[in-house]
Amino acid sequence: MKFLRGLNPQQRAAVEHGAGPLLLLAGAGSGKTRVITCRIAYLLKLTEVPAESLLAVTFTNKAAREMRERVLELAGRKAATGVTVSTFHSFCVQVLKEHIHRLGYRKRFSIYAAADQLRLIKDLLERLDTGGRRLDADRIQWIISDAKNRLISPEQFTVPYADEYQLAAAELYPRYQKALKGFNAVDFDDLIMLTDRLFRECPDVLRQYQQRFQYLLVDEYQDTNAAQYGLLRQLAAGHGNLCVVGDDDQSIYGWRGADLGNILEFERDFPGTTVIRLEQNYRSSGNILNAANAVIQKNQKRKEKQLWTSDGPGASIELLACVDEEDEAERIIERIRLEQFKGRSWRDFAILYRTNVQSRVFEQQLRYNDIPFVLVGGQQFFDRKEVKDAIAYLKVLVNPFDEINLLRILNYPRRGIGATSAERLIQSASERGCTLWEVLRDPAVAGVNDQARAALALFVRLLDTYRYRFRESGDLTSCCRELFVDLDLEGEIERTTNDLIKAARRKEFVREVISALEGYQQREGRPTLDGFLDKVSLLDDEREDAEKKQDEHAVTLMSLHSSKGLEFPVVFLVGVEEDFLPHRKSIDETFDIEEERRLCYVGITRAREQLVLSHAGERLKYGKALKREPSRFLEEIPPELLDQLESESSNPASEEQKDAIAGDFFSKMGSLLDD
DNA sequence: GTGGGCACCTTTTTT
DNA sequence: AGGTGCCCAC
Repeated sequence: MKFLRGLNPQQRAAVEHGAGPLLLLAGAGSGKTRVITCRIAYLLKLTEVPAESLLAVTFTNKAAREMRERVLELAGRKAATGVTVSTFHSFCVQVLKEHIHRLGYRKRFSIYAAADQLRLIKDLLERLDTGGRRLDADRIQWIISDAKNRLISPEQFTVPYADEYQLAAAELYPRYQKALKGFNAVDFDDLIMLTDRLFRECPDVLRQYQQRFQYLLVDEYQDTNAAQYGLLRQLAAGHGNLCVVGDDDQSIYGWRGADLGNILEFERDFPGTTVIRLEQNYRSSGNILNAANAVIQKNQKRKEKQLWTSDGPGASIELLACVDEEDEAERIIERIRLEQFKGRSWRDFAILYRTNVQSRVFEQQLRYNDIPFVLVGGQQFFDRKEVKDAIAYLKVLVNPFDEINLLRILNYPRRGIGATSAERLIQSASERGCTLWEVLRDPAVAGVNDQARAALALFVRLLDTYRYRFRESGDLTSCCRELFVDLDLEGEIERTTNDLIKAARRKEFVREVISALEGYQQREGRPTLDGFLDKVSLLDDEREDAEKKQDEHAVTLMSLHSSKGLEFPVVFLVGVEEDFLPHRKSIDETFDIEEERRLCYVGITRAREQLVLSHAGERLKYGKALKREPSRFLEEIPPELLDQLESESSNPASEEQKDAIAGDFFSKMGSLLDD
């Protein structure tokens, strides 16, 4: 078989491992994706395993998409089409879509992302007596999410320590969960927790999935949390054909409940586990690998691994000491231009950063220089107000019980149903013990004024009309376009945006919702509005232009977290400074320096041929310039691997540098004078 | 019910 | 710096 060629003995053993639990400890760049995909191809081609019985689970959509593509490539479209490659969340959506009524929900539920959750928690918080204290809804949300990730139900939730937030969360969690159910909505963490519960409570459903999926594969196993673990354990119970792949050195989701214990105790949980270690690195040149090793070795809590490469040392690692973020962006883009001129393609470059805000300067500079780029992750598109408003209409059309989104569109665009009327309607619903939607259909009793009543009648009729149209017409996109025209969304944007350029951009975002739907409709065999919304909610970004850009060869911009699992010939790891990497957490009681170091390690090991690290001496924060220190991790890299490029050595006579030096001088003077 | 003005707070990472 | 939320005047 051609796909077995060129595998090293460990890889080959992993690929050819038959039934039974398998733990694959795969170092960075050890070809683990290749092993997983080969293994799937092997199972399909050389054993009797039918494609339909294979389930591969990843964490990100991007990883899932790439794995799917590679499996199709290796095993061929015909053999591999039936294989399920999915993220935890989208897998759970599929399961819940089918069976959620067993848990007392209706079909066609809404999925609440962070913003919707937060809105709901804020509403509930307002009704909670906090003794005059103003509590931060974000923190409550976080506590609830954390509980769900650990499979703690509202009934089981106990206050671990008497903290006002813990107490408030204990109060709100049950209410929150009840409200969600009333709205026929689930949040992100519910997707996993409810699926786990479904399996627990409905053995017949579980059995159905156990029988269907005879072979399970999990990528990035070190990042699974208790809920995901519970799910897997149930699915694999019986046949035990569970292959997990992970690397403790790349565990970077501790803050999200990821439990390293899952990987460390796998052998105990699944007796008879075969353990295979992949330690040969095929990705990075020697210098890069040595730097990565040197850094990660400083961690105490890790399984010792000896990554090695048969490659030469390669280029040295460059370290750019920059003046500020502008300088950093300029110099890196200059560097990219040069390399591209020398024959690299735009898509060979990745700019990686710790926090998403850091992308902005790079975006601006890249745009200014007409360099194509893709911004991966972040949620800027679906987080935009205009987009959320437009999507809210679609969500309500699918699920009218979705109160959060119903309230969102009730007076958007302005139709004279203000806060007072909305409050009365909610009041009326709770008095009558029915849903808001039912009250809207009969507003006479709600005691709203005539103007609002007339507007409501029109609003309800509009929704009814379009619900019918979306259902009857085969063309979702035209329906959507007509809906937005009827609503005059663009007119509303024009009326409420003073800045013409901003208005144009906002209108463009609304149009992009339509093109997203269009793209979905063209791709999908049987497109439905709720299918589209699922994709949107899971951030399964189907936007065409993003994909086009990738085909077009674009520079990639993304956070370190999103970069995990990927590789690029040239990596720029930017903002390698104290307070960024390691990041200074707002409340640093749980400051986990080792996780930060792993993050740094992940960044370094993304690079194949060239790694450029950069830091700035000064950075704008909240509109003020702030002094910055190089990261402690930089000192952990052996200096002989580094090529330090201070201002003078990169391009001696440039005007910029004089400015930079002068800028540095003045800022130093400034800080002296401040004192 | 709407809109302007002002104080405030922000920044971790993701599905 | 920029967005959010609150207060007050229309």
